[in-house]
Amino acid sequence: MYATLRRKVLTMELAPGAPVSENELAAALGVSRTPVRESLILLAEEGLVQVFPKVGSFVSRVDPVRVADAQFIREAVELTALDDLPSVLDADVLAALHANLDQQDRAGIGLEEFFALDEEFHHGLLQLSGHGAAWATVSAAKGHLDRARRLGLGEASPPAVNAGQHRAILDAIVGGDVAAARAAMRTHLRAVFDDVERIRAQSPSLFASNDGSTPVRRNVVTWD
Amino acid sequence: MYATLRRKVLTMELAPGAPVSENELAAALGVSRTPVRESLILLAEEGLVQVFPKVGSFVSRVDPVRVADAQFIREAVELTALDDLPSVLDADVLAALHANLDQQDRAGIGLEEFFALDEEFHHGLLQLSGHGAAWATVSAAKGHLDRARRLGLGEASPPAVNAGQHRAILDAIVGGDVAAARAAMRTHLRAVFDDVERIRAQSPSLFASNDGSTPVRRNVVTWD
DNA sequence: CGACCGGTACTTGTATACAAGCACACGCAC
DNA sequence: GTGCGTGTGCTTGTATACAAGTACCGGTCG
Repeated sequence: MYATLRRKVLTMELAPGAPVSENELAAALGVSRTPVRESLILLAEEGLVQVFPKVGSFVSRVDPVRVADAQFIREAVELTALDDLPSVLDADVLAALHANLDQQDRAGIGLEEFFALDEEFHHGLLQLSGHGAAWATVSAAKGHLDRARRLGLGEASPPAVNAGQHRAILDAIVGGDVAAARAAMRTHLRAVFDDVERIRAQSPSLFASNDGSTPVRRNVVTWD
Repeated sequence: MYATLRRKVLTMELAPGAPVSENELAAALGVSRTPVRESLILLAEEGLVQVFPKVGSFVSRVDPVRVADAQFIREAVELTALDDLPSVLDADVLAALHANLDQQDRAGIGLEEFFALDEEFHHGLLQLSGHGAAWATVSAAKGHLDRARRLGLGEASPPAVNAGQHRAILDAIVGGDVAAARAAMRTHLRAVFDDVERIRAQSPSLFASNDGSTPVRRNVVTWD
């Protein structure tokens, strides 16, 4: 239930700014308001939707501030994790990472498929350092970032480029060069972040306005 | 509602392992099951309670793995933030931090009062680097850590020691010595973490058992 | 005496009904 | 034409009723 809604938001099936009525969703999904409402609460917790009491719930616009925050947290965690790499890497995780990269290199890979592999790859990297459990926190904070990435990917940073950066990171890790791994990771993470402003200029309606004005009902994003 | 329950869990008023029945809480707090249930869902999200469908909800035992994770995330975020300190610090935030430290130094400060000041201090440090919004994520991941701290504080790491470490951090920051600030911060954060194992030996029933056995109803922690 | 089987009392999960409140549209007065 | 007041329809928040399932207790049988 929650996973379904989260996916709809992350894949932009529910556009930023769009109203998400509990009644409407409940009817559409064939369940009661209760589970829908509980899912919405969770989504609100990670900032993907905004709930205005007695007014309505809306899909959050992509907030550059939150994107920057997610970026910072992710960078901090993933870079710091590299410092904790053990001298001998876990063979199973390593094999999974290499298999993952091979799949990323496959021609004609879909966008959503690539995203799933990307998630798995970064999670695996954290596992290599023994901090796999921290991925949950990173993942939760990463919602806004992911939406921005989906807007940017396929244009400035096609999957092939990302796959290449992934391989550079893993190669540096396997080679034992932590400094190189950190540099590659930083380059990779920043590449995503640098696209946000460009996207913002392209589709400003998807982003939060500068002032903190409360959204009104008519203020709906239509996929023009 | 959620804040009330969270406080009860963090202050150990609701002991780890204790059952938290929705009906019972609703009756005790004079509200319906619905708001209690929604609060419990949020608490479960941050790992403070565990919900076993059709069985019951229980306050999570302190999980050393999760404590270590929270520690790692916190260390990663707060140390990395120090690298982003601007050349000129925000005067207002700085003043608030100094005022905070003065309050920490007050004699006869209560434990809960100190905790609130500690939260405020670390949040302020993040604001100094322009990453104040990241505190929400750190705070959410920090639940397990906080419970462990409450167990340890007043014994091995009395408030006075922590206050001193806080001052060392801020002094290094004001002095522009990022390396010293990092060192002081690391010392401070590690001091908390190093106590966990000792506490565990002292009150093992408050911690998660090694095996992942599902708790049964009779398995209740009584404050012996 | 020990093992097994069923009833009971509790749990959470879901659906529904009611309460309270805000935004918008319509109509009226100026 | 313009501004204001009121009614209506929607929203979320809360309370309650029902459904489904599990653990425990006690009786019964071997």
